[in-house]
Amino acid sequence: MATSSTRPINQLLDILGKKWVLRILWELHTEPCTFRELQGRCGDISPTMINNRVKDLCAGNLVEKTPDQGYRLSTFGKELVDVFMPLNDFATRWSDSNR
Amino acid sequence: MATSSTRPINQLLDILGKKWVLRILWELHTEPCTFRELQGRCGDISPTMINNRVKDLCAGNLVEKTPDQGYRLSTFGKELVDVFMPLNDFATRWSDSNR
DNA sequence: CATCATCGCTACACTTTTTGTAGCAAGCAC
DNA sequence: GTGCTTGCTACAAAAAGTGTAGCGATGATG
Repeated sequence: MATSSTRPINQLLDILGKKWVLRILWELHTEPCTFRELQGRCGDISPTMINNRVKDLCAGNLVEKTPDQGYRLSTFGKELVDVFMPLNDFATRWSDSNR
Repeated sequence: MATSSTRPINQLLDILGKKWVLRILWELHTEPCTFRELQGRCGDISPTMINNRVKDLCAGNLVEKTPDQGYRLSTFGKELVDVFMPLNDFATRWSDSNR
């Protein structure tokens, strides 16, 4: 298969390109939450997926477990989502013009 | 299956979350290019994938065909990539701290 | 004109990823 | 104890992605 380059940006894009990763980061940004709550916020995707993605994200130091079994963004995770925040405004404009 | 919300941000995240989409946008940002060149820049992924993703992106008005058969970012596409240009710096810092 | 290379792109069989459901073990409430 | 909810796993089916071969169109070369 096509191996990803070793450029940091591509390693990052590899993680972010997996399904549900962006959504999970986005939902966790609002506030930390439990496993089932996260699942609910993502539109009831399967627990398998939540669990896999959350593992990926923890491995990448973007998300971490809270002492009480929930999940929250790590410092890196927060920083990352901050970079993405302007995406919200963009999405609205983009969506408006696409009808 | 879990249906995506109708929030614009989620529609956008749906597209961006598909494999290779972020990478393709990123590679096209450098400069417009032909089909095969794009394929090469993405690490020789399959033509099937390039073609599907490029179709998705064109449908979403983020990429467009040039008169001479190549591809380039649309106005929206450029704007979108600009939003996450800072990702590059972030990726470097993040990658450095992950060793 | 014939040949050859290259292009965008498709067909298709194969592998990997994602999905959805069922449910287990652990914790708390009563 | 019984009953609830929690984080999370198992697993089979479905969907998405991969890799290779190659087609028709185009342009260059002889």
